[in-house]
Amino acid sequence: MALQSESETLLTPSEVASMFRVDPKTVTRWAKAGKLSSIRTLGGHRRYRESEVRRLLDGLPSPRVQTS
Amino acid sequence: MALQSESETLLTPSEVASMFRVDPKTVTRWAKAGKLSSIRTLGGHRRYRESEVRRLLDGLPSPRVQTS
DNA sequence: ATTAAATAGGGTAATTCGGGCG
DNA sequence: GATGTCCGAATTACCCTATTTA
Repeated sequence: MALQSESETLLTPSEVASMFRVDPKTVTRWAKAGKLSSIRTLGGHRRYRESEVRRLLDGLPSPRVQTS
Repeated sequence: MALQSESETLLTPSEVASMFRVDPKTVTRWAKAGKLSSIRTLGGHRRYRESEVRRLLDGLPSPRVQTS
């Protein structure tokens, strides 16, 4: 089976930033640090996988308060 | 002589744009800049090779026969 | 042949990149 | 160590109309 890199919905830096309530620059730093995988346009701009972002948003390691 | 027995799937500008999450015009700019090879219809519209687009999407380097 | 959608052009805002600073 | 901001340069997005495609 081939990789289905096409069917994956991609998000722009500003979109991810809005979802996390952070500056787009911060998202860029996460990508640099390898905390978030990114796809590059031919011009060098980053795109992020929606599924990964959503996974991080939903299933984030809770602040050790309650996980249910 | 290499026979093109394998049908090379061609993609429209909007299809490529969707894959990269960019505007179709941006794909056109990539073609103009030589970052992406394009095939022209008789009316002047551009078509792109799926194999090349996939290669670029996966972040693989230039079309190299040998990947050291 | 006619309609509707997509693309090619060109021009101008808006994002993003990268580095460095606080 | 992590985030936000300022800067300049580069890339991308949106506006229009005419032509091509389906």
